[in-house]
Amino acid sequence: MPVTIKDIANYAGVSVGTTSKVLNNRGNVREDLRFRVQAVIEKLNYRPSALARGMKIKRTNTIGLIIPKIMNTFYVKVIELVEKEVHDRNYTLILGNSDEDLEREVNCLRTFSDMRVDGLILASAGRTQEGRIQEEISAYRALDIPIVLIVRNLSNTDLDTIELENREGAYQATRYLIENGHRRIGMISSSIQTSAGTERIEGYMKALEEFQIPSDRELVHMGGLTLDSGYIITGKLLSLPNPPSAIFVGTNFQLLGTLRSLKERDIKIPEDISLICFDDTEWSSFADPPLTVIEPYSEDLCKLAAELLFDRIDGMYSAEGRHRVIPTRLVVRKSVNRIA
Amino acid sequence: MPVTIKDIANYAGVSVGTTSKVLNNRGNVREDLRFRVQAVIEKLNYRPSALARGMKIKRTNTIGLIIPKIMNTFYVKVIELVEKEVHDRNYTLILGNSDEDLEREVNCLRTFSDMRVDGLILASAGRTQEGRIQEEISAYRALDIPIVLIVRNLSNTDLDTIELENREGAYQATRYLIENGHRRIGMISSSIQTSAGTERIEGYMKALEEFQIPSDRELVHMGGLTLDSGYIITGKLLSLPNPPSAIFVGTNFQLLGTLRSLKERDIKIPEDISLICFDDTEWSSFADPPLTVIEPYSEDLCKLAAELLFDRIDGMYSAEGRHRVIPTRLVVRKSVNRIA
DNA sequence: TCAATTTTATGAAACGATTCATTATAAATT
DNA sequence: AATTTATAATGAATCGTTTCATAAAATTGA
Repeated sequence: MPVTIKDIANYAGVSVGTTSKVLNNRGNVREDLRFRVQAVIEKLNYRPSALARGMKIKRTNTIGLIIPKIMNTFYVKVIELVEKEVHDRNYTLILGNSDEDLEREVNCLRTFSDMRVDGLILASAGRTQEGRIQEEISAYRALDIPIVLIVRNLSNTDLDTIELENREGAYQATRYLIENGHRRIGMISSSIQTSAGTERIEGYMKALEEFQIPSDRELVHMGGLTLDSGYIITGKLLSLPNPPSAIFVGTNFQLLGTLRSLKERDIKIPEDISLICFDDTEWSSFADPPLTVIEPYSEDLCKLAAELLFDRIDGMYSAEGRHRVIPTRLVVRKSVNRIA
Repeated sequence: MPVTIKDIANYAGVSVGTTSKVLNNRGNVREDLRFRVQAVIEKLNYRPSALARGMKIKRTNTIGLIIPKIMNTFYVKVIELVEKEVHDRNYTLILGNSDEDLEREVNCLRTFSDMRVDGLILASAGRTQEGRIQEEISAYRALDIPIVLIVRNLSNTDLDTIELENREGAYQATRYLIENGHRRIGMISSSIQTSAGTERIEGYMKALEEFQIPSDRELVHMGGLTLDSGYIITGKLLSLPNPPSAIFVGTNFQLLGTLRSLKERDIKIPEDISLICFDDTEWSSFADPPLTVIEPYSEDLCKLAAELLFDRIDGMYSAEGRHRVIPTRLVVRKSVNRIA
């Protein structure tokens, strides 16, 4: 029997209407009454129910964020940055982690729509069974809840979408390796990630073509977004009769596997092999050696996501889906060697 | 004008009461009606409002989790593990990140109580101005929302509390160093963290005493939970006339600073200095060399937190606060050298 | 002082679900 | 066939807010 607005009203000897005005700092309430009501609120430790309130005003001041893997440092950064944006606008962030699992993602989507979040930022777990996700997206449309897709796009052209400059980033990485004399460059990419995996391979290919380096299919591999996948693929690359002098790892999760594989074989970076990775992580600068990486501008990503979303929430924009691309930059550290 | 239960009822030609029964799979509704209602639900993409529902049944099936820093890998693990526990019980996790800021923590606490979470797991940002937090905690009591305090206790003996075995863990670490021949051991600890900082120092002292090694105040430092603090303190330790042969770093955030400082001075681990750290992190096994650490059993921590919390939510327990301690274990890798 | 005007306070309706007492229908028993 | 019993469906009350039309009180102007 928690205390309600009625209790406050009774206790302070005013009507609930007046109490509500005090709560919301809406005008037209006598100073002494306002004061009295506020005192009672303090005294009884009253907290207005966001449920009742949200139901009446049809806004909950909450934003949902669904990410595919919380153990991935990239998404941790996304969480932090999005939270900041959301918080600055006086909204509360509700987080969902699908752990790369479609069922769990659908589950999050349902829960969030049930909770009537005012908007959703979604980094989807995949497109394999897009149907399920699309169904949920329809529900959001029916409820008039705007969605911004980030990082992993769903080929929904009607939704606001922000992706990373995967092709260009991979091109930068590969080009940098080539410019440092590398000709045989291993590429480890991902298959789960909606389009990012293939886009990164495309960028890699583009650089090779540009420098007229024949591409060797044995050097290009796709795998799951896991440490193991990185480990296994690296092993394959290293045991090639003519192994690569450099490896471009497409994701930070696979990178861990690559590092493990190299360490086990006592292969030194960059002396024995050069390494470059997509995604910056907190510790890539602490690794030994510090890693040269392609870093996406996560901050811009999150800021933009919030802008697009709140534009819609605030009714500033309601036309067709906007599509934005976030650039990446090459951060040169010490994991790439210049070779003959 | 999203579709409501009334719309479903009208459309299906039944009463809202019946519709509600269908929604909740409660008995006593004819097969054909149930089917008809379900069809309409599908067709109209109906999602029952958790707000209205929660308001009526006084349960929201949500659990709040507040952590002090999401960039800290330890807490990322906590998030993941707690989420799993919560999810398994058919609840939704709502995450708050106080970023070690008391105001933001208070803010999270308010928001969560407003939302009427069914329970709260709190790793508090500090005790400096405990008053503010205590006020909020009173509100939770008034609302009958159970709280479990983890990692950072607030000297609230009436709340369920789970802490890490800080003293014993630090003792293990120090003892291990001593057994490897180290006599001058630097200690970097934290001051912000409620009691953990001093407890870890106590464990360090205990080990020194046990081996009758005189403690040198110059070797023991407390600092903020930041990279910079680790960096600065390490610098101080290294420029001592008689620098330590080993350093015990109390937190993984400070560790990054220590690593940076060592790298800058080209001091090799473990050849030139031995290192051991409290907190395991995903990458400590990938560092060069892999780091010997004191690892808290985070899994047990989170499982237990969920158990204590749901015990109360389910009304299985309602007596005085329970206090549990989670053990730590020494994970030997390669950052400690045996010296003469 | 009184009417006109402005300011402030009130209470009922609404939001969208659940619940429960009641009524309607179907099944079972004699 | 009539009565009892079991099963289904209904609709009004309720949860805790906000809002708004209305009423009461205070203020103003003559």
